Amino acid sequence: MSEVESFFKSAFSVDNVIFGFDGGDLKVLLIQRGAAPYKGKWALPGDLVYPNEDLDTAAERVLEQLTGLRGVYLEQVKAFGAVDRHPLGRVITVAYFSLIKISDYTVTPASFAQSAKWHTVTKVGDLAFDHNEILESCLKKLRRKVRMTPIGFELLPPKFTLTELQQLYESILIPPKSKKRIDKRNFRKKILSTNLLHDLNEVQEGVAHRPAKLYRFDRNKYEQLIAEGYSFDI
Amino acid sequence: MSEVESFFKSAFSVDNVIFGFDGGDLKVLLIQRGAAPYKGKWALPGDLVYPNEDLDTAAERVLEQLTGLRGVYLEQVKAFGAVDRHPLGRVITVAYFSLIKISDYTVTPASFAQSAKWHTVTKVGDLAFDHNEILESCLKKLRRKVRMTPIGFELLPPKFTLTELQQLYESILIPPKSKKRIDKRNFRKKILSTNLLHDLNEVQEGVAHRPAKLYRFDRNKYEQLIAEGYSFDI
DNA sequence: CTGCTTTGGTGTAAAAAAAACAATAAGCTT
DNA sequence: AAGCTTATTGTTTTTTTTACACCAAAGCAG
Repeated sequence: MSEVESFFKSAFSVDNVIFGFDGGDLKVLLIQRGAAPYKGKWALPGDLVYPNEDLDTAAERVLEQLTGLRGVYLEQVKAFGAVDRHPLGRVITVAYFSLIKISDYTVTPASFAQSAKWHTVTKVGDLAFDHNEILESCLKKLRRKVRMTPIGFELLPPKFTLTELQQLYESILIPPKSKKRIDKRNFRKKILSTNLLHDLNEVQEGVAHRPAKLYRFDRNKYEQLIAEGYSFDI
Repeated sequence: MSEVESFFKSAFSVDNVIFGFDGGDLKVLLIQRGAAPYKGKWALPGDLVYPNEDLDTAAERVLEQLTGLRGVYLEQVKAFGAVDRHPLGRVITVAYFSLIKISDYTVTPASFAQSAKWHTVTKVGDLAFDHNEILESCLKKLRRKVRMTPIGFELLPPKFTLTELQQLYESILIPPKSKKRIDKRNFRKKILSTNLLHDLNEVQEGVAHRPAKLYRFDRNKYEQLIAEGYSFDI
């Protein structure tokens, strides 16, 4: 094999860290590998990139094949390219994370034979390949990004309460061991002062306590503010 | 050609955005392409990744071949993988940026035939491939990172004045058209309050005005503070 | 229907951080 | 010695962040 040929004995893949939020913890959707290498281990959903496929498109495809969802929030994080990261050959992978509303996910569509399951991010065990490292990178990027742009709402249903929103931020931002929480009054003051939440004049139903008001994220307002030089910060 | 084979008719490269600072503007080191495609155009230095080479190692190698420098600040930004980004085939590239002290760079070592030249980042013209997009991404990451970690010092000589440091921050952070500058007193107050600058008790020599005091970045102090939970922010 | 339990909702004061702002100092040049 | 250029230094005002506690509204148990 010539040296030039050997440059092409390699492949690239994408791996997708799919985040969800169940009201309590931040979750990540993992699949259990059905074949070697790492058979039986939990892993990030991913696939080789087709020859005529953009990286972003490949990541969207992986997401859609697993969840049936399209048009969700998806962002590249970085490439992982250690020589020995894949036992069967040289495979560079590009990591993405996506944010979905966990209720939109209907368990295990036929297209994927592997069993997929939500795992609490703080409790995923030992994953296949370098997927623990990839997950860690994606989490770090999510933590940074969720404070600088209003992407947290991608994880919530269209109508939500301020308490749900706060729990979402806490599940992402508060280190597992820390027992500190975000101050309720300060959080509400800050988030409402952005004027990005639309009060729906509705309340929760069927809860065994005072029902909370429901809000909606006002995307149009956000686009408009952005155009005026606004920058989200929470 | 089987479908499996076609997955391997592809290659990966690294491209390196090498930043420097000359006391006035933020600069980027570009090479003029000597061969097709884009012959004669300015481009980011880069190369295919060797089969047994980690991505990071490839980026270090590109940097060293061009500048002779090792052990400088280097950071991956992201992968660029549009199908048509390379006219000769499917090449995914991983972008890095590095920060070097411009005075350490001795022009065009023999190893690189191409002519290399520093360009003011705000005045690079139309680059080869998708290199304008890559440069833009790296700049964005540099702008974010330079405020969160003390990497600016990588661009300065070991001894520097506070005015030089301020000009560095301005060259990176102030948008080209904006005429606002950073407030001198506030900048000095803030940077000195970190206690990361060591006053060398020396002053500039041979300047036709009041000489400024020289400082050194105290890396040990920084490591120590980091261990205590400190986080840089300017 | 009464009271208990649970979570929702609200304002103010103190502290800290950021922003605005101008006069004197020190070296060199002429 | 006067003039030019850049260096150095503090205070006040404004804004942002933090800390903190009580009443409200619903379902539930008795």
